[in-house]
Amino acid sequence: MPQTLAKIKRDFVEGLSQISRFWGFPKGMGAIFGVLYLSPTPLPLDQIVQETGLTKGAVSTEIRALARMGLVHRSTKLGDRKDYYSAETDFYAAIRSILQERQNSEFDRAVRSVMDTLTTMDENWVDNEEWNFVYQRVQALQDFFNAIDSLAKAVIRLESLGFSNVTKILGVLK
Amino acid sequence: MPQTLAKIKRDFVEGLSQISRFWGFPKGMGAIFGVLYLSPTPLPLDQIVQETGLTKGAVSTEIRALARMGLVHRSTKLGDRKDYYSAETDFYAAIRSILQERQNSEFDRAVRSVMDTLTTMDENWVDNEEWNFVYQRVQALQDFFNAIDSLAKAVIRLESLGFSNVTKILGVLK
DNA sequence: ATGTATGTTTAGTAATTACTAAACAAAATA
DNA sequence: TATTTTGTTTAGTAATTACTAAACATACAT
Repeated sequence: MPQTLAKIKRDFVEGLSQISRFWGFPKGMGAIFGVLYLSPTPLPLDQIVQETGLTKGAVSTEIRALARMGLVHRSTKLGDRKDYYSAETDFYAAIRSILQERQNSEFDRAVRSVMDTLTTMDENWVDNEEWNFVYQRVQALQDFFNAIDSLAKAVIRLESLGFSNVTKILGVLK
Repeated sequence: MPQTLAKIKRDFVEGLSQISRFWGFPKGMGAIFGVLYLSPTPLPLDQIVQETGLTKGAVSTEIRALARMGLVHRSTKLGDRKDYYSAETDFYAAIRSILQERQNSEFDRAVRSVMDTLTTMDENWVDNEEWNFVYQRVQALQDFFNAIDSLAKAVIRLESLGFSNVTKILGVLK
C-alpha cells in the first residue's frame, strides 16, 4: 500500500505536535513548525491555517511565539502584502536563540529571587547550626545554576554548534 | 528588620515553585523539593504535608514522580513504618537520572515515530522533486536528534559532571 | 469614501492539569 | 478482632492553558 506524500507529511506533522507537547509547548506550535519545515517555499498565514486546521487567531499568536524563539522567520514579497513564514532549518541557531530568549524570562527572575536568599542571609547573619546548614545548601544550588549558566552562555557564543563542536565535546567527556 | 529563618525558607521554597512551573512541572513539585532540600534530616510525608500546605494525596503522587526522576530518595528507619524522604543534593546525578528517564518516555516514542517517516519513504520511493525535498528535510531533523542523543548519552555515562568536566567543556567551546 | 484582503486582539469555551477530600488498603498494635 | 497509623487511589473541583469565533485594525484598491 503506497503512501502518498500527503499522508507522510500528516504523520510527520502529527509527530512534531506530540514532541512539542512533551516539551511543554502547545501541540499546535509543533504542527505549525512541521508544516513550514516540510514546505519548500515560505507560506502565508492562510495556508498554514488550512494545513493545520487551526484558526487564524491561533496561528497568528503561536507563530509570533515561534518567531520570538527564532524557530520561524517572517518575510514579505514586494508588491504583496501577505506575510510569509518559513522554518529555521539550522537547529543549532534555534537552540541558541531559545537560550538567549530565556535570559530575560520569568525563569531568570525566579532563579535570581532564589539567589537573593543568600544576600538576605548574609545581611541578617545568625550563627547557629541550622542557619549554616541552610546557607550551605542554598549556595550549592547557586553554584549549580552558575555552572548551567556558563554552559548556556558558551553555547550562545558559538556561531555554529556543528558536528565539529559536538564531536569535540564528546571527546572531552569520554 | 531581621528576617527569620522560617521566612527565608518560605521565600526559597516559593522561588523553587516558580522555577518548577516554568519548566512545565507542577509548582507543588518544586515546593516539595524545596522543603526537603532545606531540611537537614529526611522528612516523613506528614511533615511535608504540613510545610507545603498540600494534601496527603498530592504529596504522595508528586513525590513519586520526583523519586522517579531521581530528585528525591525514599528511605525507612528500622522499627518505624513511616517513609522518609530526602532531596538529592548532587544535581548532576539528578540530571543524569532525568535524561535516562526520558529514554523510555513518550518523547522517545514520538521522536521515533518521526524517524519512521524516513523508512516509510524509503519503502515507497517516488523520484520527484518534492519527495526528495521532504526526504532531505526529515533526514536533517534526524541528524539533529541523533546529535542531541549522543550528547545525552555521553552525559549519562559520566559518573560525575563536576566542575572539572564543565570546565573542560567550556575550554573546548572557547 | 467604500470595500476587500490581510493580520491582531479579545472574549468566551473546551480541554487539560493540578489539586482536594475522602474512601480505601495494608500493616502494626492493642 | 478491632483500632490506629501510615500511604495510595479515586472521584470530583479548581485553575490553567489552548483554542475558537468573531470583532477589530490597517492598508490597499476601487
